[in-house]
Amino acid sequence: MNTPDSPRPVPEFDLQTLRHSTSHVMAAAVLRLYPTAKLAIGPAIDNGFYYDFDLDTQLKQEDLPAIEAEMKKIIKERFAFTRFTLPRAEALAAVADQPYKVELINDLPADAELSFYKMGDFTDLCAGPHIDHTGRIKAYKLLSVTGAYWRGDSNKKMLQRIYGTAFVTKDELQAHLTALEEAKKRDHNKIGRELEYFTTTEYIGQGLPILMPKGAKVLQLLQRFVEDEEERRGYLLTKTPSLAKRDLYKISTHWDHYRDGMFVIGDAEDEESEVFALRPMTCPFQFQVYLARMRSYRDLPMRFNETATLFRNESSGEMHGLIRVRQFTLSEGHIVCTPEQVENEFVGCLDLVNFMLDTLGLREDVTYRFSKWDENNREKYIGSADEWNRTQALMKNILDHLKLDYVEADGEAAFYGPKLDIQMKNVHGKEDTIITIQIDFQLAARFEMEYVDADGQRKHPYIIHRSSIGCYERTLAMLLEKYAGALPLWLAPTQVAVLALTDRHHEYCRELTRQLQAAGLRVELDDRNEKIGYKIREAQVSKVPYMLIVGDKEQETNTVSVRARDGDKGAMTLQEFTAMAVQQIQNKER
RNA sequence: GCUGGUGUGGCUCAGUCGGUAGAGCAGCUGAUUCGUAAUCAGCAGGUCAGCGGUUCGAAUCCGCUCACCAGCUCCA
Repeated sequence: MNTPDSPRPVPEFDLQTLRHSTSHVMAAAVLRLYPTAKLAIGPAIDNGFYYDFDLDTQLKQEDLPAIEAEMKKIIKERFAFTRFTLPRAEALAAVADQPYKVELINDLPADAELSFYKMGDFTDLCAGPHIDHTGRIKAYKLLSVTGAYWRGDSNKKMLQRIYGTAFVTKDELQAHLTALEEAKKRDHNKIGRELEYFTTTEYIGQGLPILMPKGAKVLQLLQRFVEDEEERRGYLLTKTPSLAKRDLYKISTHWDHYRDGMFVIGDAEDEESEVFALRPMTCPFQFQVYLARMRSYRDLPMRFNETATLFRNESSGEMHGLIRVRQFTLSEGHIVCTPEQVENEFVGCLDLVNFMLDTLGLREDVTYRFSKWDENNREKYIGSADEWNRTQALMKNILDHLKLDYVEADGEAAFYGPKLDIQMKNVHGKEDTIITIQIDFQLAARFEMEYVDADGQRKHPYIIHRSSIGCYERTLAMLLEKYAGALPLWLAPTQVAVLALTDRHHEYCRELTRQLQAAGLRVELDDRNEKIGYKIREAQVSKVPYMLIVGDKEQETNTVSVRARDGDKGAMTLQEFTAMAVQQIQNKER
């Protein structure tokens, strides 16, 4: 604790530097305890740091306290961090017994400065910067040990990664650890199951969640909302099959790019027989609608939308709650337009997305990512460098016109074009794409989609692949985490819980419930065996927007006592309550 | 797919050295009718994820499979 006599020193380093230095201290401690350890890399990251090791023994969570204790000794020594550089030959000699460091040096450009940091008897190849001495480290904690591939390449060796975090003060550290615990309580995978939004069974299989009545209700509400809004914005609803012959996927090249990720029906190796595959995306199905007859430039833009169930055979370790699953429902759509219309249509897509995010209350939680191709990894993409550069410039231009705050990411594009990805983090801090808008300059030609332009020439249109609210299951997961299960009134599976204080009030409550339902509200009255609503558990009640309490007082005065999630609203008539609730639902209040 | 962890009634968990399963909550029955979750009494509920092996004997030991969790890789 800080006292007036020992004011908290203003550190001349930032948190990232402190954490990076702490990772060095951890590496030194590991090396003391496991002298044969080979070191990989140990950067600071959001909220902490990690270091990757190649060890003979498998570390366990139980081994972390010993490492922390060893770190404490190093910190007590107040070792200085001193920087020095070496010529390449000497640098290589210095790390001769550290193969991963040798590889790192060999991959650095010939003219790169090779800097090292020495701290006690521990020296590490490192660009820095660092704190002045280990005594600065006051508050740290090792969190977990997991596997991680060397250089993030699944073909390379899996190393052992220790995650940790560090803060300037112990209070800040404790606050962070508490926040991590709190975040876990919002985990959709926990509360979604507890509150019975979804479940899984081993007999149905991995990545195949079962949406229970509450989950199914929310998805239905979202779907109606999306389809209605899209209709207002000029979209044409389609409903296309859930599977197709592989020939379709061969044209789109999905068969080449993602065959392992598709559920194939039939012998995929047999080129003679008829083979089907469940659809992993909607594009070529919806394209068939466009292709049904000759199109004119006067028809464009054509905006197609569909609530599409998709199937992807994700690898076993990749499934996660409702966020990553093998069957999911996407608010999918494709806009076919002329080159001149691309910008307007793209802006319209983003406006729709932002409208959705605003309505759901997620706008402040997302970031925008401009996902580009990787020109060094061309086999992942179709089309020429020229076409890629042109289309990416087109999208960047649109984004800059919009003054959108975005980050650029290489190698994150779809194989047919660049994307604007709307990213959101889950409670574990892991980021996922929840919504995407993509510009495709390739598939129209592959599917021979054309329009007759004003000059009488047949031309290939641009196609915008877009979602408006994303994958319904994933969006539900994010909503559950955002609201800790207490969804906004308009989305709540149960909007009103009616609580009869005694059996005397029970009949009256049934009548109230009937009236509320007639007004379109979703009501729950716990009336099993004529028992009183008292039994509605607090754990559930706290998630329900409104609870109506009815006892003698209310029945005599023809009122209900209204308790909202944020406090008591007092007594009012049922009509007053209903009018208020219906208004709030119409406004989609949060 | 890879690394590690987990898997006991609907839920949360206990089960010592292998001797053949226990609690609370939920459920059901009855009593209670109580102003904002856990009133009282009783009842019922488990092939200890599944399969195979070791053993006289396995929830406990070994192997395989399945599912769940965290991380890595992947994500049209």
